[in-house]
Amino acid sequence: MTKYARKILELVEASRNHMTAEQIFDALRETYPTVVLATVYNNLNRLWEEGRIRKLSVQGSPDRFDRIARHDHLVCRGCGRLSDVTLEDLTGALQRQVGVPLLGYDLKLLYLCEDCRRRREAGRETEDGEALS
Amino acid sequence: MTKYARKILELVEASRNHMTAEQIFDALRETYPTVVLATVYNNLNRLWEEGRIRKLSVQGSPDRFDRIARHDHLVCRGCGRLSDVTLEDLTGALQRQVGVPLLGYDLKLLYLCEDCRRRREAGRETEDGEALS
DNA sequence: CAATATATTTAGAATCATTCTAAAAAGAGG
DNA sequence: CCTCTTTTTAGAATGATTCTAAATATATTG
Repeated sequence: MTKYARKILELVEASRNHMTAEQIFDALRETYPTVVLATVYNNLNRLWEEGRIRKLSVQGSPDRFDRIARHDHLVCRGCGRLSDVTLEDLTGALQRQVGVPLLGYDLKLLYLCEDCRRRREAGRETEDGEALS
Repeated sequence: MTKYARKILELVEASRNHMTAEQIFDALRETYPTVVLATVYNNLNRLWEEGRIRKLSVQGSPDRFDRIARHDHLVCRGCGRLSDVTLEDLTGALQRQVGVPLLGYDLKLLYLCEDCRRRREAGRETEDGEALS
């Protein structure tokens, strides 16, 4: 593990913010001001291949990186907002159902956040009482 | 619903292949030879916003589109291969745990496909018996 | 039907996250 | 030190997706 890999892993594990490569780059520069974005990508990819970090694809934003520690995600279908939830571990149950050894799983719960729900309500009232055919 | 939206929805629902926008474009051109890629993206996005299709981010390939009908995915961590599995519906259980109304969820099971497992074994034997520190 | 408003399509340029390339630097092991 | 392997670097290239503005099509309503 190089100093960059180590520090990047630390940053990802410490943050609860699902950072993009760019954000990690900025954070990393506070310690290593001369580092380059490509190095961040290199290391993120390596760490990801080794299964030491997760990569999250969020609609309309660059990939985000997350600690591996078991937790799940709540994703707003309106605005894409992403938050953590920790639900019971399903690995056993899932493994039993599929019958192959699992490395893990990735669970996203889709919902509408407060803001988006309100916005949607507002919309309905203003526009009209459209039948939801 | 325009003719394009309708046909694209049909294609996505009929296919079990997690098609990319490009593949959908090709399929659509058999019926409407003059349609343009941007239209495919427009419609896919619209359908997705309306919750009529799913969008899957697969590592190292463009986004893929999938029917909404409940089923989950098995993703190979080695090569990215994606396949369908249908597991029991977790919506109720998850909803109870998080306490907000869910629109649905997206579950990816991570594993190593046969090919990748074999490849990995082969690698180990050839290279050396590296301790997995 | 005509006339206006709204939504969709089109062509092509633009964006921008990510990967690639080849060369330089750093590290590992003898 | 010397050789071999890995990582970093700078910058160009890629490629999926979005954007823009104009053209069409569809819907609405007087």
